[in-house]
Amino acid sequence: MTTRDKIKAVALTQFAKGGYEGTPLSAITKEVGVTTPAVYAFFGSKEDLFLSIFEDVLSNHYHSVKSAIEQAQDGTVEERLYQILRGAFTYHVSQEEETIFYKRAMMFPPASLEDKLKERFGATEEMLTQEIRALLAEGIAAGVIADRPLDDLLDGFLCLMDGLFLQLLYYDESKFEHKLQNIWKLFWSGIAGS
Amino acid sequence: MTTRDKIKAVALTQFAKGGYEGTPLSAITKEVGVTTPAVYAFFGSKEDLFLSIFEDVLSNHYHSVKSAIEQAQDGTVEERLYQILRGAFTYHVSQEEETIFYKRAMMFPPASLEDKLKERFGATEEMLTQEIRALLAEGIAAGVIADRPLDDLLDGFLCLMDGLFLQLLYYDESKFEHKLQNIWKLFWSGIAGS
Amino acid sequence: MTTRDKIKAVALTQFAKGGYEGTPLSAITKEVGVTTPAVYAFFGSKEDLFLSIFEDVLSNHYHSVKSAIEQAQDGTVEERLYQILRGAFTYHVSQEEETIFYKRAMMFPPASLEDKLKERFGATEEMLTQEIRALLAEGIAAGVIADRPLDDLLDGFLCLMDGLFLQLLYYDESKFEHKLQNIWKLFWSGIAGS
Amino acid sequence: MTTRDKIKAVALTQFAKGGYEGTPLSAITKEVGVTTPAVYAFFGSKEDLFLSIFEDVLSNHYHSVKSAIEQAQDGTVEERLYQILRGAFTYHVSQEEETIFYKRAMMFPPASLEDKLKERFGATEEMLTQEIRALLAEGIAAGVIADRPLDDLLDGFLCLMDGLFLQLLYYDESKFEHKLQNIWKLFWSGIAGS
DNA sequence: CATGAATGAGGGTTCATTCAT
DNA sequence: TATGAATGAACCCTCATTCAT
Repeated sequence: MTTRDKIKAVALTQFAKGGYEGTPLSAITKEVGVTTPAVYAFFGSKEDLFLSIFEDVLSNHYHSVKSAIEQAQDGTVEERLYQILRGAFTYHVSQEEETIFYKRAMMFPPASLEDKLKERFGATEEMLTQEIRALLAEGIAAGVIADRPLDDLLDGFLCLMDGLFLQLLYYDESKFEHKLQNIWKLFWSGIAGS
Repeated sequence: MTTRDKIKAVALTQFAKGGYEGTPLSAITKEVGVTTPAVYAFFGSKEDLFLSIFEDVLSNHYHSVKSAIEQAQDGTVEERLYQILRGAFTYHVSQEEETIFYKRAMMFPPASLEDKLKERFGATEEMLTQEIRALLAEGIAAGVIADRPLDDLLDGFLCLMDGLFLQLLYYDESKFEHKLQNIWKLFWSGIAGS
Repeated sequence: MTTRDKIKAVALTQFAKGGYEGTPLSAITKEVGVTTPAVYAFFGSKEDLFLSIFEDVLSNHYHSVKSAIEQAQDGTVEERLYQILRGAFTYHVSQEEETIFYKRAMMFPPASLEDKLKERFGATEEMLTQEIRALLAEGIAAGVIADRPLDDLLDGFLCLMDGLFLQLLYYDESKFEHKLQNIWKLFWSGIAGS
Repeated sequence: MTTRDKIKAVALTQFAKGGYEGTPLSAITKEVGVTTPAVYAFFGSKEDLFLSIFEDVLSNHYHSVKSAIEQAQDGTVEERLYQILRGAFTYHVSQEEETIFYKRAMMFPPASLEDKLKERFGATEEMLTQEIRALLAEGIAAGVIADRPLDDLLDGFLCLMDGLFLQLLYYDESKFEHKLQNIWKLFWSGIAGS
């Protein structure tokens, strides 16, 4: 593992835990075992380091969601929606720091990077939204989902995902699988067609 | 409004927006129209200022939830649960900065205050949890809520609340009332007894 | 003498000797007997400190030239021109550091301040130029200065001043009075009318 | 052109413009298209690089003055003095950066190199001084220059040169030829014998 | 000959905090 | 109650320099 990668890995962890402003470069480099100016051999600035990690996380997030969607090509609409949810959270659980980094950056971006970040979030979220919307529409057409306005159903699903994410921050992984299943069941009962 | 109160009001806003580490005292005092050391006439330290605000926010949050619960003494279980939800979000919407401060402090507390904060969150959340649990139990007993494990239903409700909160960060107030109603309908469909 | 003034005084000396880039704030504050951040209680930045001194020097320079001109209201044109020259150099010699600071800033301005400085130089130099031009014209009219193009005479005088200044940097004060007289005599011979 | 020469050429320009302290090696190497450590393949240190350029400039300056003197072997004393002046400025104008580098190093040497530089300046300036002194003496003997103390005449001539140099910094080349002629005429009128 | 990685020293600046007033 | 002056610690970043390759 190169120093560059070590810096990124450690920085990811520390930014996730302490936030951008709460994490001095010195804390990162100390853990890597290198002096602070070494960062500047690889990144133009602290902001650049952050953005570089951000791009990775965004990309990973995007691909993990995408692959979860693709792996859920077969099965009923219910199974596929659940696969998406589960896929997202499998990634979240296995890449806990990335997830926290991602959500923190999204919810409370460092002031100086706010614009740049918000812009980039759009695309990824859009993709996920589209896919879910399509699945929900399919469910309605198939009669397995109640015929409500599509946007309402979508809001519900996104609300579910967000809620689950927040709970991820508080509860540990072990209890999570059960929660996921349970909450999904409740939600599906709510949207299922008669 | 006393200087002390002005400082707290401005600090609330700025801490909510920029976080603890991202908000220098100077930014707060500048907006108040006072020099930085003035803070020390009222608060022992930056941490103290933060904690003082935190206590207020916690207390307001607690009371607003409590009063929402109390105002929902009459009516069906469904109505009362919805009132709780609505009460919480009415407060959230009207006190946007307090809400953000609260959630930010909860999700990403400043490292140096983490322990102190987490401890204090417990009680408030506990109270809310108890109340909801009681209502859900009542619903099951009355047969209006499906007879599932109580904790599962509770998890669902809390997930709903968290999800709604996150969406509050992204969407503006105007669209929110509709979302709230809609999502509640989905959720209630999900938990309602046959 | 206030700390602010001490900082300016020491900075003047050090900027004159070492230039802007060659003079760290720490060198200034060390000599003042204060820590480096103290500078920021009085000046917004190193640039601001430099500019503040610059304004003073410019102003002093301007007024010293002006007062030299005013004090040379009586007498022949030759005497008055010489008074201007002498007045300028009396100031230069008595305020050696200011002079060096001034000329250094003019000849080799710090890159980041170049534009701001050049702009400000204009006015002062203009004033001096106008005055000398008027005197030279008067001399021509009176027949004591040869009837050459005014601009040529002016160029000569300015060249004389610049040359004298440069020599000021190399030679010490004691020899300077004699040089001044001598060079003036040569120059006057050159421009005097037949 | 070898890399070594490119580095020197670019460094000359940048040192002239920004001074020693104001010019990081990185700025030089960037313009050359090479990484910073490449400098150390040819020069022991930044100081060495500066001194190496300095030697070249000093040598060029010396030879250009000398050749100007030699080319002015014939003609009247006036013509020969003017040739020296003109030769110096032809060089100055054609090698603007060298000139600025030279004068800057002379007037405001980097603190750490001050002693070394001042020492080396002596010889070159001495040579020029001697030559001019001889010419002036010849002029006096021939009766074309007024019989004043030789040192006074010399001071006048050197003052003229210095003044012209300073004006070179402010005015562009196009106007300069005329200025040179004009100022020389004034000066010659001043020193010419009756 | 030239680079990429890394460093030690230092530079300008910010910030929380203190203290006399 | 509030300020202006001052500080120590820390922060981001730059720079000259070294060294293995």
